[in-house]
Amino acid sequence: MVAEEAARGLTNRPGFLLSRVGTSAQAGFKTVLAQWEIRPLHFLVLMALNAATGPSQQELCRSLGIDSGNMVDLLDTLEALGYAKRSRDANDRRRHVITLMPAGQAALSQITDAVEQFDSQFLEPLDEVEQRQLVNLLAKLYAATAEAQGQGYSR
Amino acid sequence: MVAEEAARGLTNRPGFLLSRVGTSAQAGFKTVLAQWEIRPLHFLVLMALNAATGPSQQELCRSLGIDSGNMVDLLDTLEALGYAKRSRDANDRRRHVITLMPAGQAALSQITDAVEQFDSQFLEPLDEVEQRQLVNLLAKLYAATAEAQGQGYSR
DNA sequence: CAGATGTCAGAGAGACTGAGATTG
DNA sequence: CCAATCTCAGTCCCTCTGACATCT
Repeated sequence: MVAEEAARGLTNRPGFLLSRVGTSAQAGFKTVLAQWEIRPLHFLVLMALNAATGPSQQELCRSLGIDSGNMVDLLDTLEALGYAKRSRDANDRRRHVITLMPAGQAALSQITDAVEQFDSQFLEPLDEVEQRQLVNLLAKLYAATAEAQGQGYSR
Repeated sequence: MVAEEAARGLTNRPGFLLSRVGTSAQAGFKTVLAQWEIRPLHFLVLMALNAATGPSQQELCRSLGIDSGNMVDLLDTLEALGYAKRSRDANDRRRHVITLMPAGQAALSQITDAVEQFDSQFLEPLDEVEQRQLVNLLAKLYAATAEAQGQGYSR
């Protein structure tokens, strides 16, 4: 293979690598979370609920980049599991304030451990310095894309 | 936010970043490719056809990590566009040998330019050194996962 | 016959769109 | 009336599973 072609090869293509490695990570992620009957996005929402205090659905959608139509179903599941609760905002009755329930808190801590274990296993091919580099680089890209979606993100 | 919590924050989570940035890249990708009436996976197949000579469907599936059921549809599209052609392998009549047609060759070169432009725009938040780092790190992870899926990948 | 290859139907997840109801 | 929030129905892409016909 000529040098010029090698430079254009699949495994040197950031877009290709990003989407492939990303979906691969997500697949493993999914397997880990199946144990708690939730999917990757549910975990994301639980994390966000743990970090923020009483966000509305819109706020959750925006901060996580999740579509609002999708969010309805996610919260339905989390409520059914007793992990979260919707309640009307008294000051603005259009909004639903979402709170993390004790059961959700407890589950989250277990799940986080399992996810961390998976993460470190997935990143095992990289040494510690490389792992930090990767997180750092991805965080930059993530920040940029989140910003590019504008303050008025998903709908 | 306490330091311990910050370390567990969403934007420090490799799995989260990988899947989010990955899907974000794929979305932009998709928009670029829509111009040629193809989707990300079609482009991937075209790239592979350009690199290898006369692969079978199975070989394409394995090297790209695409499900064989999916591949049927992808090749149907590429044939309909006149970009690729299936023909029976005379030596083993179970196999379809896939060849890149001149029209596919021509389209691919245009598309590659557009994709490269998109890639560099997507990676714009990173400087050149960081971009090379990222590609290098992702390539390592990709190689590892491809290997983990074993030589007998998708089915 | 067993095994490989390709085709087909359908499930599931996630991103998205468009139409609504309710509230401010 | 207009805008924001949430809900609901349905589409699209990608992944995967299982069944099947064909060929070695």
